Amino acid sequence: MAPLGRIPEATVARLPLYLRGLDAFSVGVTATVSSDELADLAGVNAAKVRKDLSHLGTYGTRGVGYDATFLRFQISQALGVANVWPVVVCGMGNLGRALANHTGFTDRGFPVVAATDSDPNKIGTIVDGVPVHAPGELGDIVRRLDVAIGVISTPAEAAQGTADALVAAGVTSIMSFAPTVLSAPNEVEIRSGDLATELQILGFHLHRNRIAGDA
Amino acid sequence: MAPLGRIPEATVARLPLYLRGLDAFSVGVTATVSSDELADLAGVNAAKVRKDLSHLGTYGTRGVGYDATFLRFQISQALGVANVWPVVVCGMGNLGRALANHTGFTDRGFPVVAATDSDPNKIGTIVDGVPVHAPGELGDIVRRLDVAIGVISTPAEAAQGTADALVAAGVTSIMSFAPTVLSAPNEVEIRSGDLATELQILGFHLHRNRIAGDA
DNA sequence: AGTCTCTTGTGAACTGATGCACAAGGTGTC
DNA sequence: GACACCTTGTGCATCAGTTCACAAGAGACT
Repeated sequence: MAPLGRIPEATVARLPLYLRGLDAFSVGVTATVSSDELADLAGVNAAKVRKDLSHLGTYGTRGVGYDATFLRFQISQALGVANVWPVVVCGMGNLGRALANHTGFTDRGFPVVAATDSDPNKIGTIVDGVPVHAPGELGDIVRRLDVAIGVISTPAEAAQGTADALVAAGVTSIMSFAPTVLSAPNEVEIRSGDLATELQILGFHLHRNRIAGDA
Repeated sequence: MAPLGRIPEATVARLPLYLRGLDAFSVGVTATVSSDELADLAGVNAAKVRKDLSHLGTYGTRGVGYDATFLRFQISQALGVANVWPVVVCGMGNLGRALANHTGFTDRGFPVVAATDSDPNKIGTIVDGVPVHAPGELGDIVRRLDVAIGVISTPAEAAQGTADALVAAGVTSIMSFAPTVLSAPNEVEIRSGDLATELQILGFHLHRNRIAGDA
């Protein structure tokens, strides 16, 4: 019923999965997709799919399912996929280089337009098509290239300073891989993806199971 | 009160942050840390810190705080940090190479002991100290090197097959960066970290704010 | 000892998310 | 048109997680 009411955060996090599922589905012959099928494709259950989609004001047809093409359009609309959000990668170490060269970003509307690094040997070079600048130029880069998202892949020590520079330049969306907590004004959206932390969570369950198994 | 009761998943996900915070804190002069300080270090609020720690059966001293050293020991204990969990990286593309070479893994008890890739030119080589094998050898590798965690950084098409091979070899913990849903038996713990999905969530908020701003 | 100050540990209210189960509303067939 | 069948949309119960707020306990100072 709600054409564009507030969409719960948990739903937002699943929308990209549905979109991904629909892309994999388009090979199918039928033009409609049921909540059950979509649930399989996204790895969730059907009730959740239906409730999520209801938040978009999306309507399927009872007894039939959802029009796959239209549904994809609706979700794309909600996610703002039509927009292209230029990205700057800060810190061109191992991870930074991989991210700058990650085709998945560009493919989904997040072109990496520039990078920064503090290493003088890297500054001024072009890595995989991405020009590397000095950290001090961050403000200029953001304004000149209309950067919307900053990715932080610096060492932990440099992360907060980098975040500050991004915020000062007007960036309001940051994805950080640095193993540290970043502080920023409330209106800045920060997502943290520290990889070692993820493994530690896996490690917890391994540890627990091992104890249980030995007991 | 619960010395080793069931720890809520949300709490488990924060334990690594507390540990990280304590490491940054050890520079401090005082040997005790209050829930307030720890909250700052981990980027959460103090009430959450106290409730989380209560699940560990950890006790601080009222009026004083927590003994930093002992607290670190307790959290390490709960997370099983003392264990070393060998990791295999499947798919040595840009991302895979970065992961295999990621010092943050080894530093925290997750040494990358082997990798696989389907490219014949890579098989048999050693990249940054990590030997690259054919995907078919995965079972052998896991058994021989006692691998506990599989990291999937293959293209989406190869991800499910890789996951199947890992499961067949006895791996019960998988971290996947492939943009696809993986199916596996219930007892296998899968964490998904598709990077483009993360950016799309940021994109949603950017999109929403832009609409709000224009309105 | 008594009092003051500080910080923990936790009961209880609240918020958000999940999942069930079923009525409502379509399609197709006879 | 009526009936059988299917899948959506959603009210409701449930569950997990968060936050509040405060009593209880520990140290410090006189």
